[in-house]
Amino acid sequence: MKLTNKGRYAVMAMADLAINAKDRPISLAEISLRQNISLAYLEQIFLKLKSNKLVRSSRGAAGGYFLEKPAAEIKLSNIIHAVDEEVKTLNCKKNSKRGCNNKPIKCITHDLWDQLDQHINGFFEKVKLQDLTKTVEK
Amino acid sequence: MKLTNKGRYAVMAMADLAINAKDRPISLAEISLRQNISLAYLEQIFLKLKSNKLVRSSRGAAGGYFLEKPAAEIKLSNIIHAVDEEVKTLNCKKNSKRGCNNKPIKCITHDLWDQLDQHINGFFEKVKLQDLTKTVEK
DNA sequence: TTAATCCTGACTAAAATAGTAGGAATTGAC
DNA sequence: GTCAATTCCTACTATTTTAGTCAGGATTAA
Repeated sequence: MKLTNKGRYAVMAMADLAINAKDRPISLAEISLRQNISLAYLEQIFLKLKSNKLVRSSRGAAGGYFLEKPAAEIKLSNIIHAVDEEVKTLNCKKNSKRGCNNKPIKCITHDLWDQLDQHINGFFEKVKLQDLTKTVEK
Repeated sequence: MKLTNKGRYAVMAMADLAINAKDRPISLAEISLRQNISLAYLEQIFLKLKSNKLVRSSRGAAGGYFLEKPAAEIKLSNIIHAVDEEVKTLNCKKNSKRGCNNKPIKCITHDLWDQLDQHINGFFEKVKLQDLTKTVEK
């Protein structure tokens, strides 16, 4: 399963934007300070957030980032997906034939892990970025 | 988050036991064949399952393993916990003071990740080993 | 013009995962 | 009583992933 610091940092940074980027772009340096994440690492993360159209950038001096959409419209799953590529626990060796582990039938836990995936993804589908800003308002 | 092949293998092996270890102990060699997991790796896994009192062993020739308790009484969380130690996504750097990342307050996503942990653990709490054997009866 | 900032790819250290290897202890089967 | 099957146990190792760092280029507001 992929659910690491990078994904968590991405959510933190996006929440930071949601709270602070009201009328001016927020620089990564600011976020780095506030959230205690290295600047260079943030740059990597925002590259992916941008290519997934979750943030909009303004280059040059006094530049920074905005959210591309209202916080109410951004699902956490969008963010996680953008930086971690997938939230999948299932790790059966896939073959040409349907089935796992070179066997013609699905392994015992195949469906279980599928369900878990849905369970976790469902969680991130339900929560919006805005939900995070409510309790931690600036 | 810790939710890897080892945990999945453990669940698979336990399900295999639940299905097959009715009146005789099942050797790891058998499970290895059926579930396509290396014998040496299974040994490692069963060491932990045993010390967590999830299986009972019978040594010597024609030996093997039984479930320690009825499949209906074994929660998947017990199994995962036994081999993976924890199902926790939360990765805030903890300090003496409550709070994350050397800050006096909790990081924005702290509660969120806590909730996710509960969400996932809840899933494994609900499902019993027996539930797995129903659809995949021998 | 220059300083701040984003943009990009390549590199790296540390940790975790997914095993392997080798042998010792036990005991049922013959 | 021997032997073969099996559990038990510890240590080692290759691979992959994570969590960054680094170096430099491109853009633009002040």
